[in-house]
Amino acid sequence: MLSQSEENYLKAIYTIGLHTKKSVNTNNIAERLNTKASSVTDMIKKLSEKKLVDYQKYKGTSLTSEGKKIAVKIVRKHRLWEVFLVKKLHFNWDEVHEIAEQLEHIDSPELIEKLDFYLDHPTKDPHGDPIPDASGNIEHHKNLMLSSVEIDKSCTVIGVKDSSSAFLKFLDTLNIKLGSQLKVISKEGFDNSMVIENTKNKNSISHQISKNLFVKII
Amino acid sequence: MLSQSEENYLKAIYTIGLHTKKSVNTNNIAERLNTKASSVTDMIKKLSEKKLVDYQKYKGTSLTSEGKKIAVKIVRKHRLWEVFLVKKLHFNWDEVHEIAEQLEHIDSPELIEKLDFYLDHPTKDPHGDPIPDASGNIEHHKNLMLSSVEIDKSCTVIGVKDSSSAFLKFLDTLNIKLGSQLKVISKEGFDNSMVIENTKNKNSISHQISKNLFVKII
DNA sequence: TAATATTTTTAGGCAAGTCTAAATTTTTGA
DNA sequence: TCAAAAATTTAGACTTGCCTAAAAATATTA
Repeated sequence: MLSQSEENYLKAIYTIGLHTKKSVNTNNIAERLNTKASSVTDMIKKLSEKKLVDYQKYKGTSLTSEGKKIAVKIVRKHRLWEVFLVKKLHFNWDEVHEIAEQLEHIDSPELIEKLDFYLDHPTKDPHGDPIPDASGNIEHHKNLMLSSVEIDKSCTVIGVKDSSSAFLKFLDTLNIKLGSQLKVISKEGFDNSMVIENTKNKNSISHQISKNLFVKII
Repeated sequence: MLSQSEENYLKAIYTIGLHTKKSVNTNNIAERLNTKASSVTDMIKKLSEKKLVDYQKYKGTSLTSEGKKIAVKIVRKHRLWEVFLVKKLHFNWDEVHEIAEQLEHIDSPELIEKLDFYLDHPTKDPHGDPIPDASGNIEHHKNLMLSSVEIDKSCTVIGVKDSSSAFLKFLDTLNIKLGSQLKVISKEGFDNSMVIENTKNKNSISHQISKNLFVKII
């Protein structure tokens, strides 16, 4: 059994690793976990002894296949719980992350499989992120940002890159949710803002926003 | 915020205290928490400093009203989660205790109130134990044991005293569940076993069993 | 490429929660 | 009542996970 702390490190290494390809830096982990680099070094040594990460001094870290397996399980648990919280308990999508951070450490494989069944085997969490299946397979695909969509093209919102509560709440005020169909009306070269048409409204949205929305061209 | 360990101590003191009236012994707590008396002393001192228990060296412990409030909240969480596991995820009643032991430490008041609503404000957990309401009120009532029921009287099973997996599984094999209507056919003075009539069958059950079943005379 | 800046690791320490062994207090029963 | 037994506490130690400060390695850039 791993401690919550160990699990958090594995998840952090996994998540950072998704975007970087190369091995993961000590400082990046420290920043993500709100801790200090020296603490990270300590923990990495421990995980290395347990054969969950590959580690060479000063050279960064990466997950072993065993470590990755565990990390993916935690991601699966986190996202299934988020679905539960939104779909069944009717939390808003900006309220579930912190609670799922706790729930993801509950240790009971039967619980997770029953939850998965109860939720009808969801494949996406409330922010559009893919949910690994029971074997640990996960689809990574969404990659087109709204900011890259050409003028006059229409698209569907399929995910958010930033899932901070502040960002999600702001999307709520714009009435943008997963599945929203947006048409790009114009783009402003100066600040990269764009005007988009939602159901009925037109809104100007900043680059900050548009580069955090994953879309699929219709 | 209290640690899981602190919460476990409060819950243990609460639970033991329900049956004893007097203050709670160090050894009792140690036994219930599978720890050593010296560890208990350490923790009690800490809880005492936090004004969650009243403590005098060598004289035992009891919860302050603040400590009791917290303990009852944990009990509420534990039992609501058990209802969720049985009613929604279809766990058997002997499988939920350990998982609820983990879930009871999840810290989110909104989560618990939404869960309570989702479950339709249950008042009993799957073992017949009362669930404290949101204000911390809890009904203590069940106290008649099957072993005390007279011959020829009928009763309804309303709770189990021992909710170990082994006991519950054994009840399953006897087809005894909450709500089962039992009639006492005979009693054997020698070993205090009794013959009872369930729906269709008659079974001889030991004193061990009958003194762990809470019933209500019909 | 050599000095500087950045990153990472090491060394030493701290708090929480646990343990064993020994000391102390309370309880029991002859 | 008073000695033995039982319960409880104290003392000292260990592990986990974190920290700060200093040292070491690596990366940057003039």
